[in-house]
Amino acid sequence: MATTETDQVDRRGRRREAKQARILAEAWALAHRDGLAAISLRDLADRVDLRQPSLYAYFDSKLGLYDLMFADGNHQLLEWVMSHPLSDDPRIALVEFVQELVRFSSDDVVRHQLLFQRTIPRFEPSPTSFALALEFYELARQRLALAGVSDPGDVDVFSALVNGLAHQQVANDPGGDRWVLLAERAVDMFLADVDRRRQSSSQKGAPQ
Amino acid sequence: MATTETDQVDRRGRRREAKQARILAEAWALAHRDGLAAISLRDLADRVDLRQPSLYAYFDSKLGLYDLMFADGNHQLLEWVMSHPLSDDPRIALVEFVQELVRFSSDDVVRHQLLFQRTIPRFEPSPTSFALALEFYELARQRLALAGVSDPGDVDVFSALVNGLAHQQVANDPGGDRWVLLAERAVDMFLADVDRRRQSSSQKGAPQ
DNA sequence: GTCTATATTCGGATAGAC
DNA sequence: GTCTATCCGAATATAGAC
Repeated sequence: MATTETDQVDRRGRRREAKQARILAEAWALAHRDGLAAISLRDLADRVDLRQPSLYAYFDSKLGLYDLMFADGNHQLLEWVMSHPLSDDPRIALVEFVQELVRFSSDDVVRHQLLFQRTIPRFEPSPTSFALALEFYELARQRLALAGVSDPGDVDVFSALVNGLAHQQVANDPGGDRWVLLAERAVDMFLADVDRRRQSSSQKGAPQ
Repeated sequence: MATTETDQVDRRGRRREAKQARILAEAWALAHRDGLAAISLRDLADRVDLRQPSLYAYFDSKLGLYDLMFADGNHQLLEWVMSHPLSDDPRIALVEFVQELVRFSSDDVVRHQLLFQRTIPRFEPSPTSFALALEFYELARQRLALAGVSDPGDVDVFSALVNGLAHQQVANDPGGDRWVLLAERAVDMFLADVDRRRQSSSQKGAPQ
């Protein structure tokens, strides 16, 4: 069978993708070692067996590298959440969702930093990368809806709660589970409050 | 009256302190403009009418500058909290405390970043500076105790909640008050949960 | 404490050949 | 896409005079 033109394209595309994956992996490794802001393109090139200028075939600038990492981190997040089974019990499902998120953050501090904290001076995700972040927010919205939560104020409180747990876990007990273990309690606290507010508001404005 | 030696020392000490205060103020201004990690000692020297090497009379290294800023930020935090009246009603006092903290963070994103997020690669506060941070945590502990909260787990949940509100405020509505307005609701949610847990645990283990 | 002068290193980015 | 060669700018930090 003769080699067609599309075969060629596929093969080259694969090689390129593989190289890009390697670049990303080593970029994360460097970020762990030196800090996210201190990644050097020279070090990165060394680790992937390229000369430093050759990296520019994969991104336009250093901020472009951060954009690739941002997209990669969001892919990891989506995959992480979707790789876990979804319990039938809405309460348990929400508890496990929160636990997954806190673990995800504590598993990789710099990834948490890039995805959820704005710490790199002039970096803003490109529309394509940001779409992945939105995809996650939509997924989270659906998970909350399954537990009967859809009020915007409720969603804001929930997001603060999860973010706070993740942040405390990352900042004060990196690699541990001190705040992971509080996830169930936090969710119960939250759901009880949602119920409580629903009841008191239905008392006031029920007949209408 | 003759000029004594201690007068001289005081005067020089004051001049030095004034200069240091100016350096700090301009360092914050630069952090706002360029990002915390991107402060340049050249720019800083320009702004305080010094040559760049002269800054080394005030700190040993760039990390030393961050340490000064860290201490300064914690001073601001303590002063901010203590400048507000403390309500007699423990619930209201706690609500206002949380509002103050969220406002403090949203008032200055980079200060929040330096104080509560570990974002500068090799920076760790010196013992002296860190003591100020501990002073704040002790103050927060006392405020919680006034509301009847002292269980370590409760404190952990509370810290996550406040940190989460502050972070969401800073990240998603900088300068606004979307999450500040949720402080009261969050505190009520939290206190209700503390009560609820206290009751259920006193049922189980009351006689002893 | 502040200066001038300078060392030194390192960074990202470009030009142009292959 | 990858290379060599190089540019240029920026950074922190030090030496030594005043």
